[in-house]
This record gives sequence, structure tokens and C-alpha cells, in this order.
Amino acid sequence: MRLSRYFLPVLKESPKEAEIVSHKLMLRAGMIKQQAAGSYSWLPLGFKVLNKIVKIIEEEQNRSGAVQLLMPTLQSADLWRESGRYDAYGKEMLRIQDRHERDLLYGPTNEEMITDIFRTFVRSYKDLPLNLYHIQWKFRDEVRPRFGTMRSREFLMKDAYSFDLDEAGAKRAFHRMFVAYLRTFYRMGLVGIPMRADTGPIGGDMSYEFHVLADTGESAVFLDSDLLDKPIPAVDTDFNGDLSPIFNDWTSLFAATDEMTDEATFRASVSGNKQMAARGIEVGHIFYFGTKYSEPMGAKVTGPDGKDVIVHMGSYGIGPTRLVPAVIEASHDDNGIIWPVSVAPFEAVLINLKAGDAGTDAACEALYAELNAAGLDTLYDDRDQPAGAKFATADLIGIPYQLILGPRGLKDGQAEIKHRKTGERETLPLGSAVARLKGLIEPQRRDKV
RNA sequence: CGGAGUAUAGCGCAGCCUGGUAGCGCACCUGCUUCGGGAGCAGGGGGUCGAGUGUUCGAAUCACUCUACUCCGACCA
Repeated sequence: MRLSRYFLPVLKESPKEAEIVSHKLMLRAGMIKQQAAGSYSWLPLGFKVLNKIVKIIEEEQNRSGAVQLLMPTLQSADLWRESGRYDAYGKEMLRIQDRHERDLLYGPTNEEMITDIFRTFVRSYKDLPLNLYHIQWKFRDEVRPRFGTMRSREFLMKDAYSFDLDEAGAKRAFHRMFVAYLRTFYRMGLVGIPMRADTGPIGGDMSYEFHVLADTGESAVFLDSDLLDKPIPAVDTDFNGDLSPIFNDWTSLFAATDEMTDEATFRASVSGNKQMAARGIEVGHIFYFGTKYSEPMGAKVTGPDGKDVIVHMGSYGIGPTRLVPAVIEASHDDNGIIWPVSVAPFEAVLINLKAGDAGTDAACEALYAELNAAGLDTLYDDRDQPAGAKFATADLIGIPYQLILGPRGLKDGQAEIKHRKTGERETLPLGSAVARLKGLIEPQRRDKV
């Protein structure tokens, strides 16, 4: 993409509405524009990151055996009356009437609707286990939206719903999602720590929130620091096999939010040098809720013995529009964002230090073509701007690698690569620049690990 | 929903206390010069001062009402 033809409205100063660093940087980098409280337009750069995150989620959901579909944003109130939640849900739920004065709502979640789909089509235990998911916009009329897209009213959510014959089956489904989530966050360059969460009236140990550690996290969390070094289940993990060893390994170490524990318990449970009190951003939540919806809504299958069985369900959420700021909170410096390669809007930025100079232009054009041919997603800064402005923009929008080309190096046939994360610079012959970048970038895509 | 604030050009701000026909920086447009860390000089465009009502000869400025947005708290992917 040529920057001169792109739409990248970067700001030198951050709008005063922004309080936390990710919000400021998303505004300054031209990723989002607020349209109302808790409602945002996603500008091209932000949308590109959001889509990369969504793609990773889809790949890992599919790998785990979940099947994607898409449900509407507007739902009939009748469905929610069946589960009893139409009255139980508070003012967070946006209620609407259509022209016939029928009650509708903008879905804050989809348990009722997916249960309706299930009961319509699934009749036999032979069709289980089943896990259906979608990635759709939700609306929750939060009393106080804040922190940009971290806590917005309209937000994108991946929600998966598992259906099993009994609790044992539901547990296996739960483990599959648990492992998928570990992989999903890892692939985004994050460490998503599973933490015991409130199970509500169901009880048991099948409710985990995944948190990304960040100073600006909304929850106080306590964990065993060994969790940060645990190996992530590999790409060839058998999702049809027994995943309980992985689950048991991860959950054997202490990790909980302040809602689930207190500091004294934490101090007593974890050895001193491994105690880690931090703050976390909740980026995912998986939980088992049994027959809470299947019972009242009549979601059942015929079992092996010919008798009807109410199915056991679980639901599994991830917030992509929250993950974008979460990545930024976890990875930035004074100059701007530092994207992990796997979610970066562009993998490299080619900086032409003297646009308009025939020699530099020609060399950049050649390199740009070479970068594209090598399959590297590249932004080419071909604008007629001072060098400093280009460096500042490149740093701000956080592209992992800058390939810098100017008359000075060019006369010796040299290009320069700057690593955004470390600030390291290397000078190398023009002819080897693309191969070098490819070698740096490909392993960091994390698409084969 | 309780408490506290803010609203003046695309963004960041001054002006308001002590009413007198709106200003600065950045951004934008034109020209020239620059060109390895947010360029320099010259010229230029852009604002019913959030909305409404009132006080006054006169309101960005004073009063009242409303709206939007932000922050703190309780709630949540």
C-alpha cells in the first residue's frame, strides 16, 4: 500500500477524551474515531488490525473443531421471554420496537438464539458433540463506557456455544476451548493467563477468565509467575484426544482475580519469589452453564437408550475489539505502538527519505515490488515529507520493521533496517534487504507454531 | 445511576472573573527554498464561540434550561 493513496489520519496531539495509552495511541494512529459514547468507527489501519485478530480467532476456533455461522444482531424478545432473561436482563439490554410495535432487542449475547437453532435441527446424540460459534457485533448499554474500544457499548465478540450429552462431554468441550484460547492469545503475541472465575449458580471449576497483564487492566489479579513461562500447546495438538493434562497443568498454579480471592490467600498459596500481583485486562471468558437455557427452551436430543436428554451447554467469549487495545497496552513505548508481527497492520514500512529524487524513487519502487513479490505486507511511505515526519509516523503506527532508503546510503548501494521493538538498526546491501526482512518476519507470524 | 468536570476552526488551547463585533500553535491551501528524527520564509482559507431562553444599547463573556462528552464510584466480553 502506498501511503500517498491510503487513508491514515494521524494526529500529532492526542484528543483530550482519551485517558489510557491504548486509547490515545489508537486515536493518534488514525485507527478509530469516536461517533458517540462507546461507539466507534474503525478507520482503515484499525480495521486491518481488527481483521487480523479475527482471522487468528477463526483459525484457532476451527482447529479446535468449532463450526462458524452467523446470527443476526437484532433478536426477537420472544426468544428471551422463553429463557426468562427478557425481564431479568437490566437496562444494559437495548430494547427496540419495530413498526408493528413488536419487541426486539439488539443482542448483548446469543445463548437463546443458538439454543433455538440447535433445538430446531439437532435430534440425536450422534450429532454431538457440537460447538457453534460466530463473530458478531453486540451491544450492551453500559452505564459508563470508557477507555476507547476497551469498554465500548457496541463491540465485536466471538461467542462459541457447545452442546453435549452430559457434564463429562461438556468438560471435554470446555478443555478444547481452553486449549484453543491459550493458542489464540499466544498467536497474537500475548500471554493470556487463565484465571478462576465466578461460576455463578452452576458451581464447579468450569469458569475461567483469560487475562492479559497490563498496568491499566481493570482487574487486580494475583498469579504464580511460573504461568508466564508455561509452554503453549502446539499446532499439532490433537483436539480429539484427552486435553485434561494441559488443563490440569495450567490450572494447577495459582491465578485469580481479586473477585475470586484475597491477597492473604494468595500470599499463603504461592511461594514468595513467585508471587505476582498485577492488573489484568479480561480478553476472554469460558464457562459451563449446564442446562440453564436448554431446559427452559427444550433443547434435547434422543440418547442411545431412546430417551430424550436435555443437552449440557457452555459458552466461550473473546472480545476482538477489546484485544486491539489490549495488545497496545502490552506493547508500546513513548513513540507509539509496537505491533507484534502477527497482528500488525503492515509487516514492514518502506521509507523513501527523499521522495521526488529520481534515483531514490526508482530504488524504492524496485524494492517495493520486491517486497510485494516476497509476500510481505508492506506500507510504502512515498509522501513528500521531511524524513523526521516519516520516522515519527512509522514509529507511531508501530510497524515492526522499517526499511529506510535515502540518497546517503543509496550511493553506496546500502539500505537500512530499523527494528521498531528494539530500536536496533542494521545497514545492508540493497539486494539482500528483502531476504533479510523475510527471514525476520516469517517466523514471527506464528501461523505455523 | 450517584458524585465531579468540560463544551471557542479538523486537533490542542487562550479569551470569560472585570460584556464592546474572536485569537494562538499544529493541521490545511499557494509559491519559493529545504530534505537521515514531526522543516524555513512569505502569502491565504476556515469558527451562527454545544443548543435554547433571558438580562443588556451591546453576550463567547452574566443568568436559567437543555444536550453532548469526559473523569471517579457501582456493573460488565
